[in-house]
Amino acid sequence: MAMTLKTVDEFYRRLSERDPEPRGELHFINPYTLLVAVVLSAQATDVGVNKATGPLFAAADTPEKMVALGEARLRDCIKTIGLYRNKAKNVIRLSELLIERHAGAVPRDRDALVALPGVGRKTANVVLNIAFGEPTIAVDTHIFRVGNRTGLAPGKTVEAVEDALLRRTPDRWKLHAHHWLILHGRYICKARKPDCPACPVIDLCQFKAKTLVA
DNA sequence: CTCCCGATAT
DNA sequence: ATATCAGGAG
Repeated sequence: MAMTLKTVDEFYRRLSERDPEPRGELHFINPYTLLVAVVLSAQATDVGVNKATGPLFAAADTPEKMVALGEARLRDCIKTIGLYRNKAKNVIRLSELLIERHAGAVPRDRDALVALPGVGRKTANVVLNIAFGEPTIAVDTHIFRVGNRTGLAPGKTVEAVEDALLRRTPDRWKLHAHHWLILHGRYICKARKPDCPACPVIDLCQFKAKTLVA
């Protein structure tokens, strides 16, 4: 059940009031390290990724340096992150391709980004939003849950939720919608134990309505 | 759909 | 013990 568009607007207005300039929590120092950090963050926590990327980016903050570092040493740097074998392989190959195809720069182009190994639509949307200021909404596990649970943007697939979000989010909220939703999902509308008593949009949410009656 | 996978919270 | 974490590829 989708909430009304008027309620959607109020939903964003409340989150924006609490956090006017929301920011992500992955550490990075340029578009390239942002891209790498997001690739590494698949099925892992930001805290865990940051722990590994601190030393890693000190050693390699460009594709050229990453290739020079090599897959074996990269793997050692990210061993504490899940899925580290695939990620190490992808980051090295991705870095080589950035040098070959884009003069070592991160392309401002969704198709070019998605063509890189380890980069899907979600990661491409994050880079386009954060590095280039485009009003994309990257649907990750948190946003998928928040969209469905609250009724803000219901959908059975991440594509459907992204579509619903882009259609239902007023233009004035689009640039920061991604961060408001992910932070809301991470700290309030959590997967296992949602903190409904602390929720600023509880009266707008269909999920709490159900649990109150139940 | 399954596989990749360690750290953390519950 | 197990669900979950800024997913993507085969």
